[in-house]
Amino acid sequence: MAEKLVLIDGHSILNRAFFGLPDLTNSEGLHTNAVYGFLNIMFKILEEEKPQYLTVAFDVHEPTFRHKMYDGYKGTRKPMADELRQQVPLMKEMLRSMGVTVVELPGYEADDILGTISHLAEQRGMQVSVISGDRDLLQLATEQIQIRIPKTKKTGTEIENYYAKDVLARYQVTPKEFIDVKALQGDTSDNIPGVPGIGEKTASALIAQYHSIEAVHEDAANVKPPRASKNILEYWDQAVMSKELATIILDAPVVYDFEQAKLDGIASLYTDEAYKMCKRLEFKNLLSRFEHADNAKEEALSFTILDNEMIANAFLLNLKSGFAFAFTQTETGIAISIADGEHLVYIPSTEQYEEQKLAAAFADAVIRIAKQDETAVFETAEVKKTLRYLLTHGISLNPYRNHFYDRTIAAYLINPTIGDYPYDLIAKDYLGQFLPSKDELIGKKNHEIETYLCHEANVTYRSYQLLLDRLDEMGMMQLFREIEMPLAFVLADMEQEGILMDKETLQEYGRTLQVSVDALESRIYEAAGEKFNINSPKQLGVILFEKMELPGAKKTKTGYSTSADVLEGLKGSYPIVADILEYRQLTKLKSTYADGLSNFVEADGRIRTSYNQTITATGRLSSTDPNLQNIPIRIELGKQIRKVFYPKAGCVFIDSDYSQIELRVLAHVSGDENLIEAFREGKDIHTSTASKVFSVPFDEVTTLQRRNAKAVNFGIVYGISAYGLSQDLGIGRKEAQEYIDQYFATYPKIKEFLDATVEDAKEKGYIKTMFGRIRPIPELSSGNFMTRQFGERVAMNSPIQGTAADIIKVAMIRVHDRLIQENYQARLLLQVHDELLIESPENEKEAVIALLEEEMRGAANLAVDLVVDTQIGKDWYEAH
DNA sequence: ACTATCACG
DNA sequence: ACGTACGTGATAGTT
Repeated sequence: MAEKLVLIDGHSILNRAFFGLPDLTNSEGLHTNAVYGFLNIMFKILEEEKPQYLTVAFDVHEPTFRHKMYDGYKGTRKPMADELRQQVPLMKEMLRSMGVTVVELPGYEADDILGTISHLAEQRGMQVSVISGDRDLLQLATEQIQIRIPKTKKTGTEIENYYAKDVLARYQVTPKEFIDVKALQGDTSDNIPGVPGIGEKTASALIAQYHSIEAVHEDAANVKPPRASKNILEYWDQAVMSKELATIILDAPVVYDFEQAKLDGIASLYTDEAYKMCKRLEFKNLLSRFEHADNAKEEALSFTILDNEMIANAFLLNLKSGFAFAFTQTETGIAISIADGEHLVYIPSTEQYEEQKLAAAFADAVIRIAKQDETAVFETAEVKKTLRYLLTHGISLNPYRNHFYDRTIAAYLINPTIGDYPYDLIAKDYLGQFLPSKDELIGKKNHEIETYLCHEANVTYRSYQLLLDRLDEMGMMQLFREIEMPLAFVLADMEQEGILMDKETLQEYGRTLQVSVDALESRIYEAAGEKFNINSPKQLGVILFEKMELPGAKKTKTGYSTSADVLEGLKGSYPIVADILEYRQLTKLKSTYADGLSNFVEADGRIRTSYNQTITATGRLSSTDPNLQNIPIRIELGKQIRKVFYPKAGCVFIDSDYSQIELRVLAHVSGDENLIEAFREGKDIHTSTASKVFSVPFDEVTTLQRRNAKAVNFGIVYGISAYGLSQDLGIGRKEAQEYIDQYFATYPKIKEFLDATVEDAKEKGYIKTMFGRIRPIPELSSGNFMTRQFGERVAMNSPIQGTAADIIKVAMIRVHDRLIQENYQARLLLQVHDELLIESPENEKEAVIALLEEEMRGAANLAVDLVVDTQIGKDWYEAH
């Protein structure tokens, strides 16, 4: 078999990739789509062809010689997009890091380099594949030289292949004749004039007949059509020059060393340097290629596995302060890093050394050190995980919580808008180190759980001071130490506690729903005249707005909108719409709540959510698996679900929620006397607002006026916009603006505050809550109007939502601690943003209510009182 | 993996 | 001319 050379037209393929892929950026903000696409095309080709040689050719941008720019993507030339230009040096760096030969030649185009090298290779008896997006290269095709043109399609990359015979078959001219076609036809993008009046069709036909422009010229008298006949004579000089321009040079003075271009298997491209670069550019898909390569890519992290009970125990007994640890629940084991990774230790639990024993020995070590050294700090990746693990073995570290540090919480406070803080990201951002990610280590092929855990521990240890310094600089030390860290312990206890759920009743409820769903389903099919999937917005949209021709069709980018606010307007006139809305409601209740929650009930009859403390941009918590912060309440049928949440024997539920906490925070931070006064009067705030805004006595406020005032109050908190308010109230934008103006006239300092907040945020790039929590708002400096508007609403909302979140967190810690310190059996179970649910023994309830309300009210000292409403019940339905 | 929808505050 | 109310998570359908 002949040896094979793959030649890539660098700019052309980069250009193809750039336009064929959506804009990708890495977290540094570098545009990466073209580089990514290039590598994908290159790897695909290499895997297919397994060549012995590989070379990429680039144009050198020397304007004096450049009669054309990059390969023909579009007929008209625009300057290269900035986002693409930036990627050219990245691409070259990537190729260099892979050891790929890159050829550039001043004064010549990439085409000429490709032509010359492929010609050389052919003379040596090699097979050549030239990869380009440019059809001009088809003139190079021979029996040995194949031109391959990749096309990015929905289904992936498809490649058109041309040997000389394929060119003839497709274009009815030989590769050499292709030059002559172009000489006649011209190419504006390449500044080739051609012959006026001869276009694509005529040019091809003439060359197919005469085989060269010279032959056409000679027989000009007989050439049809007459316009071509005339012009070939008149513009002959121009035609000759065009032919010259269109001809790719085959003997450019390229210095080319075949030995250097040798490719020692595809795996030889997977170098350490290339791996790091893929990591930096965040090419997650490509990284997997590196793992499958035989040669190891990482300096191995060295650590010791202590799987012997005696040795592990001895180690734990000798442990002194100054370590970081990490662990995971599935493959139970603990990784400990001491003294900057010099002593990385992984202790797995085994059949001999059971989890229970390991957990106890580990906790003993922590407690011993904490008692010996009051400055000792235990650095964890995610402390709540560790705490849950220990709690399942009956161990609580609550008394020692001031000794703990949580890397993920620290990173979250520094930038709460990311949502995910894996160790490899922390290592990159704070240590400038590129580590394999968790997925790479525990992927399909690798099962290096120990390595993963040791990286966790090591990164935690080594980034500790850097993160802490950053928190200090940003003024968030107190927030971190006094709120977020203690809260993690509170949340661990709440999660571990869980909440009892009557699974039988819930399932019965589900069966009842199903009966109604079935009935609705057949009625909908009947009205529609056919069966279809009601759950498919696509199918539903077609049925309603095409087949049944309902009015008011609103389009989304995928089809018709069938959302509730569209259907709501139609349900009066079309019974099928009312049925669909009810069907939606019932199936939602069935799938998400009846079926969904049932699956989470554990053996002890309790259901345990997970609180995520590091996900929201504002500082709120979120709840998952299952989400217990969105249990239905607004509609009675859904609210029934709350009856299956019940307290254990001898206990009741005590449920307290803050009344209008966000508006109270707003009154405080704005200092608006009128709003403060309204709260001090203690009357219904929406009615009071209506009374002031519409200048009517309090007792004469109509329900409509109250409803409007309430909507405006919400709007203010969300970062008011006339459009948003008009949508909510179903009124005109102008009218909505009038409401807003009247509102601001009533509460002038609120407007001042909101304006000042936005202004400040624009200047600083972030907002701050009362407790010092920050949220960056990069949207404010966007060039896009809509994005900027969004940034302004966020700037108005976040300090309010965030401060309210801070306040309830303080309350949670205080309530939790008092319940324990004062020896109550009652326990905090749930938090729902402005609401706390406690399970309390009957005989404690009065005291616990008093305690709960006291701590919730006292969590912050505002210009207005924090008012708390409390209810007691035998289930969550009654208690809220 | 993304989109549409809808549950909560 | 533009076209969204703020913050989440789960499910089903589609790609």
